[in-house]
Amino acid sequence: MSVTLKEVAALAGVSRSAVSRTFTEGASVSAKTRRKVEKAALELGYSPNALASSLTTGRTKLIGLISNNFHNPIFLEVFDQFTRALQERGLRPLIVNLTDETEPSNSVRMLRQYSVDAVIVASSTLPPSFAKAFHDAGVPVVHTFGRSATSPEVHVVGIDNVECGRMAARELLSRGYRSVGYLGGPQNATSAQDRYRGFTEELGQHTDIAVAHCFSEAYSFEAGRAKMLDLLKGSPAEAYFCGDDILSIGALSALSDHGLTPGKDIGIIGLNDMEMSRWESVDLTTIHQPIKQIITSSVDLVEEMLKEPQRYPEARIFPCRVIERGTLRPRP
Amino acid sequence: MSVTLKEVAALAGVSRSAVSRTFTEGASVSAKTRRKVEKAALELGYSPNALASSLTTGRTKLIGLISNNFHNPIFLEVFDQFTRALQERGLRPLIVNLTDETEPSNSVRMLRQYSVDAVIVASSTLPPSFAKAFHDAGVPVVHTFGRSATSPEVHVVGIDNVECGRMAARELLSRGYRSVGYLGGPQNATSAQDRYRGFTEELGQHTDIAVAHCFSEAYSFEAGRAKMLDLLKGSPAEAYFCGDDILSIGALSALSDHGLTPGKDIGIIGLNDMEMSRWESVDLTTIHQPIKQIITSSVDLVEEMLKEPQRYPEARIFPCRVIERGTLRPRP
DNA sequence: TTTTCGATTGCAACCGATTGCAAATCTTTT
DNA sequence: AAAAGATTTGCAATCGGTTGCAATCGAAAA
Repeated sequence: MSVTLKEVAALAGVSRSAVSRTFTEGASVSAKTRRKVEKAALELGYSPNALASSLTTGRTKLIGLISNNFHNPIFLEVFDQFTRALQERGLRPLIVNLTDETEPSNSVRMLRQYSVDAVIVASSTLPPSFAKAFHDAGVPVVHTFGRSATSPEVHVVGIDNVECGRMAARELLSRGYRSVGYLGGPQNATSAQDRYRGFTEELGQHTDIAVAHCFSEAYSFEAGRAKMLDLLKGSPAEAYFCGDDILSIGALSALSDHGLTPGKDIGIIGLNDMEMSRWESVDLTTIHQPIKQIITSSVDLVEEMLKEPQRYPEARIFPCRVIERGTLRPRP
Repeated sequence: MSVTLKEVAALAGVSRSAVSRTFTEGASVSAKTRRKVEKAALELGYSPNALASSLTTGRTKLIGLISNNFHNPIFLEVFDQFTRALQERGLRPLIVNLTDETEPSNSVRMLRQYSVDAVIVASSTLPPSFAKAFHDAGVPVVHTFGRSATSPEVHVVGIDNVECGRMAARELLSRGYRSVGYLGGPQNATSAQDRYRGFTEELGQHTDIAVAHCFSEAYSFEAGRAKMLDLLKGSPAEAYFCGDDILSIGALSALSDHGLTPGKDIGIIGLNDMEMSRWESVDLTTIHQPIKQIITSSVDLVEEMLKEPQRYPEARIFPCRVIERGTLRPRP
């Protein structure tokens, strides 16, 4: 079907090595043979078989990109960034959509079968042990949006979720709210746990403030909406820190059902600052997570691990900041 | 680094062929040797190198999944479905994010270098010639969301966009609107063109109805919002058919800026029926596009092409239907 | 017990590349 | 013009598997 090295060599009247060398950076070929080879290659429409060469070089440039987060719109941005960043560096993303049905260990095996050079785990709702499984299998791995404290063996890129919880708490305090709540993501997500911890730790110093909390089923609109509808059945707090913008937007929808105006009747602060939060109709006050920097850095790290596989693991943590919009009441 | 066939053979005390055969479906191996091999493989943690075997078998199970649509939230649903459907069949998605900077021909070359078994082009904003480039290069290709009329050589799966335009027109007529408009996607998208054609053809029979149209810059919230803000500067129509839900949602945001209530002051009907359209705060009347069926069918088709590469091209068209929600006024 | 025949097995070539090494070629230097 | 040194080149082995073919095995048939 496709043209091979051998045919090009035959047409150009040189050895197969010569052809191989003209297509590998920095190999020793004279200008003359290179010209001959390039002419023949062009004529036949040859381009080297990346997989065949991976056999001898041991490099496929394939990077496993694993996530289980296909219901939070922020992840469209995440995939956009990841695929671009990888492509720009000549790496190819091999996607794994980890659903509840798929056995995680299968994906480890599968990615090894395809000899991926490295793996990026993009999720905070997967257990640290998952990323570690790749490390144990000898595959370089970066856990983006992971938690460093419980994954000392693995490279982690993300934010300080505890600090974000604190930041949200301080922001609510500065607005003079007297009773506040945390509406978090799924309880097994490290991000949800850490944000909770920071939030309550910060508020622990203020004994006059009432603090409530709950965890939703997932990082999704529906889950956020359902949880807020629940809360509205009882006596809700004056303001909520939602553990993700999509939860916030679900919560906002619930508020609107009850005829409540966010920022006036009930305060909401989210986390992520996704595109949708900027929409005029949403106008969500939120904590900006620097997605782009996180992803660029993750891919940088992947590249560096390719050069130096035994690299000592590190955590790259990016600071977040509050973006003020319309869903919290003004400072007193 | 990783365990090879040879080592397993050595440990099991059999030939390399025997090992290979125990791992290939339907090969001739006795129960006894199979047992020995499996024991040795387990002990060493062996799993076959998919890429090495692809060299001789000519099959990689890699499927190129190409899109340029990373800003329309519906595509998160699309990627979710595609990746799952492919995984379920043991196929691996190799993603290509086609941005404006990337030369399309590069992606053709790249996917050939990785010997993908087939390619799925998932976009209506790419020219038919793009999908054809793969066909010409001898790579089986399915154009999902493509247009069959101008791509007779290529398999197409999608909807009848002209008919959708008609459907939207009929729906608006049935609500008694006397002046209507089409707010379409980018003019170079075949979907935008076809929807426009159906819409105006249907309305051509009603000379008493005023018809306007425009095309937006992209299938995105911002583009829809910007276009509707423009329209509101002049004298807008009574109702609009927006060529995609995300355009509709952008348009709704513009209406709300002007204090206009959708369904009351101005009617909006979208197309896609994405998750967000069901949100109570959006409540968009729209034409449902059966994404799940389209994608399942696309992947089915891919599988069939793997068996029969020279398969005669076909177009698989799925019917759409109007989903009534709150952004059109009631029938008179 | 020998013959026959189908099932199993191993040999060796091959898939499409890369690469160490020694031979061949081209430049310089003397 | 010959020797020394620097480049290029091709041979052949290798990467991790698959597979056609001939040899071997085992069990049923004679």
